Amino acid sequence: MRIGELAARAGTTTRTLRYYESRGLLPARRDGNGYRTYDESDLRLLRQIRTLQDFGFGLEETRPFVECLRAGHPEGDSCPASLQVYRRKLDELDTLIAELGAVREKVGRQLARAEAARAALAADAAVPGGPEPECELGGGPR
Amino acid sequence: MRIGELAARAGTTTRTLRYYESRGLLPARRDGNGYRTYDESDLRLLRQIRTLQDFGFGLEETRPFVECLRAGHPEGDSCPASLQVYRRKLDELDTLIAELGAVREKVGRQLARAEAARAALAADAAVPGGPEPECELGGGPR
DNA sequence: GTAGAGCTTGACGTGGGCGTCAGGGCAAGG
DNA sequence: CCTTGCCCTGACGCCCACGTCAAGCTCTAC
Repeated sequence: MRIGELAARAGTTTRTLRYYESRGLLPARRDGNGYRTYDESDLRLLRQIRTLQDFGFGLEETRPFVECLRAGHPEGDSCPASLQVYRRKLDELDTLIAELGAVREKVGRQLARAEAARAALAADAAVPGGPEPECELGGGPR
Repeated sequence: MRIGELAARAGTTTRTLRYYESRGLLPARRDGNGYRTYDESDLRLLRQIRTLQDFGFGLEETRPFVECLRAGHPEGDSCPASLQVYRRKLDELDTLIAELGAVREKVGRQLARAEAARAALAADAAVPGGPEPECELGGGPR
């Protein structure tokens, strides 16, 4: 099969396949015209790459899986190097999720605080004069 | 104060300040030499920007906060536009954290499955022949 | 006068994973 | 012959927040 068909069957683009080849990740045979030629095993490799990419793995991180498959193993993660990548990625994810959770809490508290402050201001304003819009970004207290 | 001092006091670089100015986020007055001149209020604006950047806000997302401060409000988040940015960011964070959590689970299950498969293979290998290392990435079952 | 520190603008580099031309070749159908 | 549709390589664009280098000016200290 040629590049367009492989791309379609994997739900990606020809540009992506050429890119992978340029990175040495998915080399292709060539036929007489110079057209790239692929077979079913290439489709497997490609699917492996795409799955990991969807998980947020970097291209280089998919390499052990691809090499593992090419070495004849039943799954891309049948090799120790792949397992190591899994573990590293889990650590990264845990760290990242924890960081994002911390940020989320901080932003949430900021929002709550700011809303409380606005409510207090509105209450203040309701007593002396009357309700008055504020902070219109262009016509403030001037 | 000049650009170097402001950068140092905010823990950033002169390049960053010039970049913010180029984006219209932190304009500077100029003295006779053409040197940029800043005052304490600029430091406040800058700290506001940096804090939000550390939270993962994009530069454009910090703009409402900066304009709010410049409008004379006590805090960068005293204005509705800032609160909207907070809320949007909370949504984004929740979505992202949920996605990462899902990925984390999937990767975790993949790792567990792959480790189990390896253990099963090792047990199989122990019965017929003897323990045998495998998948050395170069000298497989060939 | 001269060295050094700090300032100026302009412009290119970075990283990742491609998208998107530009310019051309090959094969089949009408 | 011409169109259509696929393929090729090469190269620039994108996003974002800057880093880094180049070439030159200003001010201070010695």
